[in-house]
Amino acid sequence: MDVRTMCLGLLVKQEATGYEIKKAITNGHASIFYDASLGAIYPALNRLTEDGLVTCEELSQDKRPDKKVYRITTKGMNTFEMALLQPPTADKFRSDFLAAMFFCGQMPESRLVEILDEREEFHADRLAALKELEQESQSVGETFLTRYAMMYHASNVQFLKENRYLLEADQNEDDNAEAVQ
Amino acid sequence: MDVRTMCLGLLVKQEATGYEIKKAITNGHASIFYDASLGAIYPALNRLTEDGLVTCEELSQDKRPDKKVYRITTKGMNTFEMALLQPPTADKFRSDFLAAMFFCGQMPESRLVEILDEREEFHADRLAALKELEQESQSVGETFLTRYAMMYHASNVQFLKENRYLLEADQNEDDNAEAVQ
DNA sequence: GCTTCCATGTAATAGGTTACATGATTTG
DNA sequence: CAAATCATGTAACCTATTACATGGAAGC
Repeated sequence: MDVRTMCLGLLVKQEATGYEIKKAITNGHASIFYDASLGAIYPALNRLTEDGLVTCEELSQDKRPDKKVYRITTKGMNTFEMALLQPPTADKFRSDFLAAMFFCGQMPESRLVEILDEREEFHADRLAALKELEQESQSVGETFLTRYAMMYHASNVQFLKENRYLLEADQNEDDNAEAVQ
Repeated sequence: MDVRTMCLGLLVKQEATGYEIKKAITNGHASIFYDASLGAIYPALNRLTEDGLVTCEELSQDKRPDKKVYRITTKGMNTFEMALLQPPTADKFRSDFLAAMFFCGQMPESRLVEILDEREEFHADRLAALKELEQESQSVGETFLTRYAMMYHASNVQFLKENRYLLEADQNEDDNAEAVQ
């Protein structure tokens, strides 16, 4: 899903400015499966306006910069619904942490322990934050996403507690001859 | 982690051709947290050769196209170890599936059920495939990654079984007024 | 007084994918 | 006989990030 489609989806729920869309993506429930910068969002909204999928109203405010409120059009609604009917593409997941664990033989054990500690703490912190926000969900989609995120962080914490010994224990044991092919 | 660093890391373990590196990434344990196309790998290897981080030996084969075997240099080893000492960047996760669940209000229920069924099947299939490959791991890193992947798919299957009712049940109940901000 | 929030936009850059180009050999 | 495997490489394209550009107001 590209930025344009994401913006369209959020505008189905409520009109918003580019700045608000950025906040909704980064701080909201969508942050689990998506992120985008303002440098991507603003051009996307201009493009959507050109294509007639959204309308744009410029508003002057006092003591605040001018802003542009975007609203989805009927054409935009149809386009978004069409997009949702397409088969979802495969997830894309990139993790430097898992890469580091994969290549742990090339890392000093002290560094390894440090990374594992930080990772455990990271997931635990996220889980705690989500528990407080759990009640705030206002749609089934949001509830589902919040629970998914909680499950994700919880299972990561548990996995690390149960399996980090694998990497920490016999670190310098053996590195020879893993087949690349 | 970019393609160059990934290639370097795999070459630490064993010499390989570009084609073999592609297979190692796509079919191997790294596929969980990384992917790259040949169109990215070949230029990356040329660049690594230019920079003296790997050496390249051209070999003619009969009944097979010529190939280039890459081996990591001391400079390459050092560079890779330096890279691993950098703090790992945050994971990047993109999921059209989760996006579709987030926007489930804009989808017909029949389509929703279809997507959920496919997703459950996908994770179950992956889990089954991993169980067969579990014994093949030849390093602690590979074992850790295999177990991580199994945990990931297993917890997804369980989550879907336990929580899909949220989306399927009161689908048309209420869509109003979720705050974007 | 410094940082963050509000608010938009452009340009340079990075980092990739997909398609094109080529072609023998093996497997189903 | 068609498809997949082996094997490399380039060019066009896409999509997004980061940095730059601007500037007042509110919070700490």
